[in-house]
Amino acid sequence: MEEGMSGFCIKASSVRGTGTTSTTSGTGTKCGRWNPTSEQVKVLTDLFKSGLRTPSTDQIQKISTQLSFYGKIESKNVFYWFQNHKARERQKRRKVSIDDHDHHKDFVILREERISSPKRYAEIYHHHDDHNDHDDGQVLEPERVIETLQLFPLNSVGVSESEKLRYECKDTSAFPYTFETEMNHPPLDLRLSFFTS
Amino acid sequence: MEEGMSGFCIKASSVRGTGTTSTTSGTGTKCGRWNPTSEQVKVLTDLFKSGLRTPSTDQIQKISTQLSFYGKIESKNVFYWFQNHKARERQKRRKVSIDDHDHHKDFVILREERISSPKRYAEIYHHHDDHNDHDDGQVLEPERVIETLQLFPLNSVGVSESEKLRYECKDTSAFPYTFETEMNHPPLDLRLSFFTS
DNA sequence: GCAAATTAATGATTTATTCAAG
DNA sequence: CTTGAATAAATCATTAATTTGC
Repeated sequence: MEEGMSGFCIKASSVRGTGTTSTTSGTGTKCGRWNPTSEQVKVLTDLFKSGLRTPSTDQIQKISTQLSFYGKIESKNVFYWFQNHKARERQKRRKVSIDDHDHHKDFVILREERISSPKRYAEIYHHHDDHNDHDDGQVLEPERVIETLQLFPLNSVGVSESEKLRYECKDTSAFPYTFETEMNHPPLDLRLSFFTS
Repeated sequence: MEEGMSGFCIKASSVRGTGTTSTTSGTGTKCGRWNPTSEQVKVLTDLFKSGLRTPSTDQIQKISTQLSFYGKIESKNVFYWFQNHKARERQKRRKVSIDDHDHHKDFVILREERISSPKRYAEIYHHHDDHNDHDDGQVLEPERVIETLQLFPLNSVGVSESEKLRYECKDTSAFPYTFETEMNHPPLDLRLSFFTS
């Protein structure tokens, strides 16, 4: 599978070039990957800052054409650049906002009383209300295993073998809050956690 | 953030009485809205990924019961979570398309082994025949120049012709990085350089 | 100063989702 | 329920920075 790049470097736009290409190394037009000039990066960044995130074909074409003025470039490079930049910006943002860890605890106070359901919810589900306010852990009425399976059909448990092992461990302990550093994987195997029977 | 959140916390306040001040701001954060733990979100997300969209009453009941193991939760929270998540996923998709001025994607990435050409993307021009059957008058872009403006809305256009001359010089010299300590403004005026047609 | 070795950035691919037609 | 379009996430791979020893 991991075949090494069939030589598509051949296509390497020899058109532009004259060994100009990029950057210091002097290694001229390597068939390798695009190496943007600072002007190109500047323009792309400006466009991104202006709100452009996933340019259309036409836009890519135009951008590419314009940027070719500053050096070798292909439209796919523009395409990829926006993909990567968008993804990595988001990623960066995500990392920053990972500190929000103090949920719960505060509001765990005394709001156990049943709140009259909002209209819509009540309309649809007036038949039953929440009775799961008991936080004493095991409270599950044995019902029908089958439904549980329906409910968590596939990998919803997102647990690999290792997780299952962890589940075994957690089995006895009352509270598995021993979760790892982050949100590694909640120790929860819903497939059979219901019915102790 | 905005989070419309009908203020059903008010109803709850009738019982709680702990300074139900309901947090002036209207955000109602303090009034005790559900604040899911990462484990809860994980499970819900997994369920969603597994294909669950609108859980039935029973399912909600069970999910809620399970998730109460990780923290405070009510069945209505589960109900709303699914509703919101579904809606926002859809919304997100829509928004991305529109927000990016992303009218029509003729841009596809040919992947896999199918294509003889190297594994990269290829452009496909749908060549949509302009049905100008805009029933509501303003369908979309009047193409042409306007699109260019859309494309470079802000300051990315702040350039003069002189810069272009500079490019000429660069042609021979390895790199014109010399100018402008950093990259003050890339010599580029995209506004009208495009459409020769 | 300079290169080999190592690390950090980032370009390019692959994989897994999502919604929506059919 | 299946499939197509279009990502976004995750991953791979290569180039640039940098460190290090000489």
